[in-house]
Amino acid sequence: MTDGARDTSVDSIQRELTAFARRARAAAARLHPELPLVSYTLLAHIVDKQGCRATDLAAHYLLDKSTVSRQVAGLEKLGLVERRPDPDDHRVQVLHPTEAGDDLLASTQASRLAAYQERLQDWSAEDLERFAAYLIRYNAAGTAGLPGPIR
Amino acid sequence: MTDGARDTSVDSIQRELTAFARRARAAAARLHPELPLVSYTLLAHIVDKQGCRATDLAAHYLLDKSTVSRQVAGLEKLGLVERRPDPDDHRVQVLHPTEAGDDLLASTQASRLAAYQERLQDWSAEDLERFAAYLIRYNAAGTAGLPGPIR
DNA sequence: CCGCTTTGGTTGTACAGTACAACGGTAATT
DNA sequence: AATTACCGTTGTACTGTACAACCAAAGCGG
Repeated sequence: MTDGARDTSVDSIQRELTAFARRARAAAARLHPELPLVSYTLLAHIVDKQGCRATDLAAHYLLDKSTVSRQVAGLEKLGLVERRPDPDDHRVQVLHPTEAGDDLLASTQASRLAAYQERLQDWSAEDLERFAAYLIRYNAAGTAGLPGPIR
Repeated sequence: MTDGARDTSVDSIQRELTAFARRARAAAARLHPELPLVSYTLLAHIVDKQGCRATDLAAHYLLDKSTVSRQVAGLEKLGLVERRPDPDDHRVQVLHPTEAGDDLLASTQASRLAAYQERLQDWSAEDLERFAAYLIRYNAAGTAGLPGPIR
């Protein structure tokens, strides 16, 4: 393969990922008006990594800690997560889903998964596996070397 | 491969694409503070499809026409696009990039591409090609069957 | 030709998500 | 003990977005 073909692939990846990002919010909003994309993502992380801290969320999603603070406050107000004081370090809040949070996430994930299943129904299992692996690899590369503040 | 493995792949795809969407804006903002993701996307479309109309943009990106109206107004104020009246249909605005818009997009695309090149430098050409093909295939499936308004 | 419907776009308004800055409280280090 | 580093909250401002109401221009049926 030539270098030009390599450039073409990278360009396509760039374009398609951008297009996806552009549409993701609208699609998520249509799929789950009751739980916005961001809240959904954070809740999923909290359920997955129970006992995580707000700082972890900020680092993982490239969000400012103030944003996380407000988002988590919102989830708490909705009764979906609990913020517990950490007895070992009084600065830290340990985050846990409530039962309602677990339930809501489960149903949300189920319908999201169903939507993806439908969209991907024509794909072979091998293609799905490889596509998943590529995405994981791509995203894993992105957590290192974070640049500084935007402005 | 079992059905369970298939589900796992779909679940990973869902998770990773969501994570990507979550980070895209922040990454774009860091890469190009002067041209936000949305403006960039719309400008790229206008350059690509010269003479397109605001309605086309709204349909393609699942945006409300008011959003497009304001975004395009912003691009015009920045001197990056022109809105020309259509002599055949006086309701329509025909959109064209200015020279400055062309130039800015070119340099923006160049540095975006460079960022992706760096991120993907360890990938083989074959992997890049396949990843690109998967993304194109995935996105192509998504343009059909748009649901109604959010609220 | 004249009202009715459709279509393209703008403006008013409201809200979510986000960032940065400044701060208060706690822990770690020196 | 003093200083530094870290975690989180609050104040403030801005962008992107949606929906609704509106205007103006086309298109259409009588």
